[in-house]
Amino acid sequence: MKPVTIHDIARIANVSSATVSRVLSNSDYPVSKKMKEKVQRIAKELDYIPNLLGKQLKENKSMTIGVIIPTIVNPFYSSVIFGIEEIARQNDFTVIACNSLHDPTLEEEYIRTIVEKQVKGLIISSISTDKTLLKNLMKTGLSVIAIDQKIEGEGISQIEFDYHRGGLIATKHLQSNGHRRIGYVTSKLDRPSRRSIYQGYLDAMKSADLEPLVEESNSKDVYNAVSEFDTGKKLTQKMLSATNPPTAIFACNDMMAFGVINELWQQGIRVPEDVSVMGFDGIDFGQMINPQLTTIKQPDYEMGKMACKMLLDLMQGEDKPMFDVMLQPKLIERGSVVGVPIVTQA
Amino acid sequence: MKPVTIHDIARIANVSSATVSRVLSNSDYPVSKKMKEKVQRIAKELDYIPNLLGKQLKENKSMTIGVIIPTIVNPFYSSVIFGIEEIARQNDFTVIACNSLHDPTLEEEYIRTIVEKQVKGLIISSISTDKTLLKNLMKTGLSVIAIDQKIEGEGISQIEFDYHRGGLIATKHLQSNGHRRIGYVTSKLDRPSRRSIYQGYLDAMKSADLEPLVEESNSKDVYNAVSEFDTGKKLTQKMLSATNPPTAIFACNDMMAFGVINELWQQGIRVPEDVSVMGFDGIDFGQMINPQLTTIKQPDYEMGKMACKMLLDLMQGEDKPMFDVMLQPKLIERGSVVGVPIVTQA
DNA sequence: TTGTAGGCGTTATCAC
DNA sequence: GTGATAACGCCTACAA
Repeated sequence: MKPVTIHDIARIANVSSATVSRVLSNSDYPVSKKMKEKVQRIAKELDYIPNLLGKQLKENKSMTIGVIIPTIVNPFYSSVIFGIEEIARQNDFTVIACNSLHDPTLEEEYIRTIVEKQVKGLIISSISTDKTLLKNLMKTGLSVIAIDQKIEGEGISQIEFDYHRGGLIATKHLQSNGHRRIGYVTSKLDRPSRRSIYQGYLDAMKSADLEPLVEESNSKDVYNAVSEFDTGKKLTQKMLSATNPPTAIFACNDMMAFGVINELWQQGIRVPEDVSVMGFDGIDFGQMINPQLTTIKQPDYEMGKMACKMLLDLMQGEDKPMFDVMLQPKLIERGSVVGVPIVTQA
Repeated sequence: MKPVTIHDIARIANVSSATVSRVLSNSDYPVSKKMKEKVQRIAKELDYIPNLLGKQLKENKSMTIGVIIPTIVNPFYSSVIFGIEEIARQNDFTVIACNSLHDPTLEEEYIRTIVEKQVKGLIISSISTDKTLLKNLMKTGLSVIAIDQKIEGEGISQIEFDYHRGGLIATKHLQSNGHRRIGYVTSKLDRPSRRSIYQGYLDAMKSADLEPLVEESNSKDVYNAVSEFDTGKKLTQKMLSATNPPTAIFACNDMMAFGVINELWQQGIRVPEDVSVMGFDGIDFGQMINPQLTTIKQPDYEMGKMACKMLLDLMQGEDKPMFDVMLQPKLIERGSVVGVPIVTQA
């Protein structure tokens, strides 16, 4: 059964398809009242469903935005998407969500596909180091907002997060609780954001005249929560075998911090009584574990909303002004960090 | 700058647009080798990007599937989507993800939108009780797979999960550990799936001649992890104030179970030594808390993959056979359930 | 092997 | 106020 078109309606109503179009698209073009009612009635009777493809082809826009993130399974990114979708919906846009799985090839494939589908706006947490494709597409009219991953020295509007400052704040918080042997566990330092947190840690340690103690995972990027957790456990084991183990451990993300806590408990080391633990991200689950995780909040949901707002602005504006936003970290104090235990204190 | 079309290429190559189309769409229509190479070369030089809208309008298909779920922020659903997207990608489909936020109006709005965008396949965890819209659309060629929420007595292919059996298995597991006073905490019983788990619990208790002990939240449906957690805490408080509090608590989902555990700890009641806790869902975070959560695994990722496979089959097949799948629950034994403590036994 | 021409469903320009 | 008609970019009979 072929779908009903405006021509079908026109035939039945004995009017031209032009009139039908004017009525059904709520054009401000003048149409007599009775004609309008007639068309609307018939459209309803026939269960008319407009074919947006025709409209979009004509108008060269798709009311769709694309979002490319490493993986939706990471609760940080699902919150981001959630925020994006909320703003998109309010503006009658739908969103195509793509998981790049940390794979540059896949990322590029997705970019191509959505551009072919005439998507004119893209929010991306890019994993690829080669931005030439993106920049070329931008020349042809694609609007892009980069989130979460800083794209260095390019003409792309971005929402950054002050990772360096986050690392700094976290470390200083530990220090202000009297900790001097503070370990840092991190996934592979292959992304600018991770390097920034790390640098923040390093700078805080240096300015307090403390010796850094770092464990870095060398496994390639992964894309599920459990492996982050496992990495946290593994790195903690390594760290504990040091000659002078830390009284506080700072993890590069919350999931890894969960692993740290779990490993400590398993070894009979109490958190936070014996060792304090600090996370990074501020995902909701941090308040569901015991002890609740002290962490640095990265505003995921808000970041999504803001990214989408910026993108829609960008797509509308003729002049397309370039602007960046730097979101600030916020310390969330909960139960996993306390003062350094007396017995081990210097 | 107008985008490059096949006509532009045709003009420059001194061939017809038909030939260009045949080359660039990898048609098996015969084209001479040198013509082919020429066209490909020019297409490349001009950075030609096909406009899928034209093709789709012509062929009346969009290579897109829609997914409607309550909220992507729930890790169960993000895993489902993750599975869906994986299969979709392998088949060159992209997915439009929509959060219905437990709002039937929004759900309907999304259904309309994607159908207008000529999406021919939909995977939905429907919240609406009125399925007439869906059924009407199916008559016009929309393929639908219902997941997670049983749609009673309708002609829609679905992937069900045996919630009743899950509730049964969970309760029996508690019983086989010697527990006789087993409490059940649940969100509002306004969805078939929840009622099924509840019924499983009830049946297991009855067949063991035990008295049910139930706390139901009366708050309306919510859509974030933290409120489930809070509900778990609140209901636990209520349950503990009973004259004869339980030695085991079974929660209708993992997030709520986290709340149960948290509240117990906060009241100085040890888990699992004093009270055992059983969850339901099997999200990854269950293994990251302390003690690790014993739970019923609902295969989220696999459900997504299967749903997408079924959908693609359905969309291809001319005859569109109807078939349902019933996924089976699986007990995951971890640390939050142990035998009933001696002192409170009998 | 290549070209011509019509149509997919819509909107917009121009006549009437 | 209404109706032809020509686009939008692509594919595909059919003709050459």
